[in-house]
Amino acid sequence: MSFDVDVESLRATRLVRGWYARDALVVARALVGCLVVHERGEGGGEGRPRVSRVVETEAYRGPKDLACHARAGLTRRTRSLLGTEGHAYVFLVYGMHECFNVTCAGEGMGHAVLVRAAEPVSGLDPGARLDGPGRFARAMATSRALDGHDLTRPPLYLCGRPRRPRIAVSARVGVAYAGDWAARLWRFYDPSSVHVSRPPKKSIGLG
DNA sequence: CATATGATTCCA
DNA sequence: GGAATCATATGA
Repeated sequence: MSFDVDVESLRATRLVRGWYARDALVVARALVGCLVVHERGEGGGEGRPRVSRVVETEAYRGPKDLACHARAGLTRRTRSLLGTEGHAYVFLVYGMHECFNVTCAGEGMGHAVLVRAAEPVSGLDPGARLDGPGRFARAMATSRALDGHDLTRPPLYLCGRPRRPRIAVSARVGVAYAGDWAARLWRFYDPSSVHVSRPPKKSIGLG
């Protein structure tokens, strides 16, 4: 159904290492509107590339950020999180959902940006839902098998945004345990997109 | 080895 | 509102 994409053109617009070598707050904002390209499916190579446009992100800023997994130091799980910028950090949450993150800042910094939602562009069911970290990772097949993958190389990489989107900010979702850090406005999203995930409602009457 | 707890989603 | 479901971190 969706139009064929020119893989060579996509590859040519890949984001380079230096793009990721910035604070997670900067990368999280810049990532909204960018494309995620996965040239291989779960089968390991069948089908067209899966392409989606990011509409929602969250910044996680290293050991001092109590909502960031880097607070646990270097473990088998946080190995890629604490590695070089521009790599995938994928982990399982709640025993069933995988979360896809992009490492940034620099080696050992523990900065990462969580991709929380995107809209389908190509190679996906036009009606596919990619709102919510679990749905995004499942639809794009960005599983833990890709943890530690270098995002400047195929089969999984990011491309610069075709157009500059509007950006809205809010507190991060699901990190109430992190005390003062939970209140920081480190979630970035395109308010004009219907694909943005909705935070759990803790109160009613918000319209 | 045992156990508490999530960077969530789906159903009632 | 509450269950599903398990890797991870932590402590014994």
